[in-house]
Amino acid sequence: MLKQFSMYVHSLVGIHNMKTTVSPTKIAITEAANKLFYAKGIRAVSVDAIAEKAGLTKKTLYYHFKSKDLLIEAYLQARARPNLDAFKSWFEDANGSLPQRIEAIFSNLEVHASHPKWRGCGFLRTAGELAHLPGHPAIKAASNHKKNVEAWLTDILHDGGCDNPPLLARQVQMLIDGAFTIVLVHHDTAYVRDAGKAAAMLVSANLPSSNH
Amino acid sequence: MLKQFSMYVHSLVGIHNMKTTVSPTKIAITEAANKLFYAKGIRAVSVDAIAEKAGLTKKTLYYHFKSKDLLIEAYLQARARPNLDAFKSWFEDANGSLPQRIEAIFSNLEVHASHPKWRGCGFLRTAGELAHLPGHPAIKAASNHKKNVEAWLTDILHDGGCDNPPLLARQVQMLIDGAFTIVLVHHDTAYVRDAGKAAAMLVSANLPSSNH
DNA sequence: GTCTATAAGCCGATAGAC
DNA sequence: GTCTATCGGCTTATAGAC
Repeated sequence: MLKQFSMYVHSLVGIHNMKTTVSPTKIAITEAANKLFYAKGIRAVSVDAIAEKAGLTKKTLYYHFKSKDLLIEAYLQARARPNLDAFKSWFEDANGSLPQRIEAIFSNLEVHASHPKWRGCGFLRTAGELAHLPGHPAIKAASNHKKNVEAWLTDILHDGGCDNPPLLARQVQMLIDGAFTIVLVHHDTAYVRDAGKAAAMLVSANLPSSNH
Repeated sequence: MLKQFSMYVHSLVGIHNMKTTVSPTKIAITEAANKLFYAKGIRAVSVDAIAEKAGLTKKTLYYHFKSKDLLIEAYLQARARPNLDAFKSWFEDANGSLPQRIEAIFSNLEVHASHPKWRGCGFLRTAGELAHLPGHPAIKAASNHKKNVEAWLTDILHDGGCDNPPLLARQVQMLIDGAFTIVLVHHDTAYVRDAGKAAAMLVSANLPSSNH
């Protein structure tokens, strides 16, 4: 079941050139869960509401997912790859120096955060809501995704010739995550821009051309 | 009722030299709500559970608080001043240069985050869980508190002679908030230390002695 | 694999006695 | 101001028909 699910996730993000097929019903359930969980949070959304949004009954939903907990996990797993791919394309499409390209990630995030349906980072909000359940599969999925982003940041900072890429990657990610959460509190996207300036400054100070 | 509530908050945080008295029942309710909401989140905690923890019935609770929403607001309002006071004392008790004293805030946070009952920032977790209710009184309370922290950071950075204290204050706060949230995901408090290094670096680069 | 129907219990909030 | 008792509705999850 885990293997089947993993294949489903891949198909969702555009890898269609594999022999295995995935139930369209399961895709419909996960897409409905994604929209509702992201919009309203985990406990605010009932399994009934997800089944209704997917256009099927609860019994069918429970045939495909053993519990609500595993549905929450699937929700985050389905978001992981598109999320990371967006970051990658924002960086790759940006021009200029390495600090400027890192800052470009934030300016793209700021555009996203201005959308009326934007509700912050689904991974962080889910981990926060389930903080009292440390071993929850959804928190593991969130941790996995954030580690993947951190590893990618480490790679590009290493390729750009920075000092101590692993540390710098964590610091940039905390600026991203801090910007996400504070915008959710204040509803002022200017914070994302300010975080981007901090990230660019940190990267700049860790380039070999810098005298620090 | 709002005025009465405001007085109650003050009495909770140690201002006892005022003529007004506050119902001990209301204090017991707010303390029970604080423990349960922080430990398990908002929707995971029922009004029944809070009443039971406070040692009284639901009817009595609803006599003192009109709704659960206002109880959530009271939960955050009660946490605001002790939270800010802790930050202030960590900074004031620290020795060394300004960057070192800013970094000391993070090392104190790291100790806090290592406590088994630590569940991140109650303000950010509540704002995240109620993200679909933008005008909720608890989100306003969270915004208010975070602005107070930002204003205090602006003051101490200004007093320390930094360039652009308002911008730097926001960046330091986003590093604090980013560290809070990512530790909740990974359960690795080393991130707080890494965020502290970034904050010290940013402050240092914005001091007049710096050549940037 | 999808349907209707329902179990068994918890939810926020309220009524009326004292 | 605190109590007992309960409302109507919603919760996750399951039973049995087809």
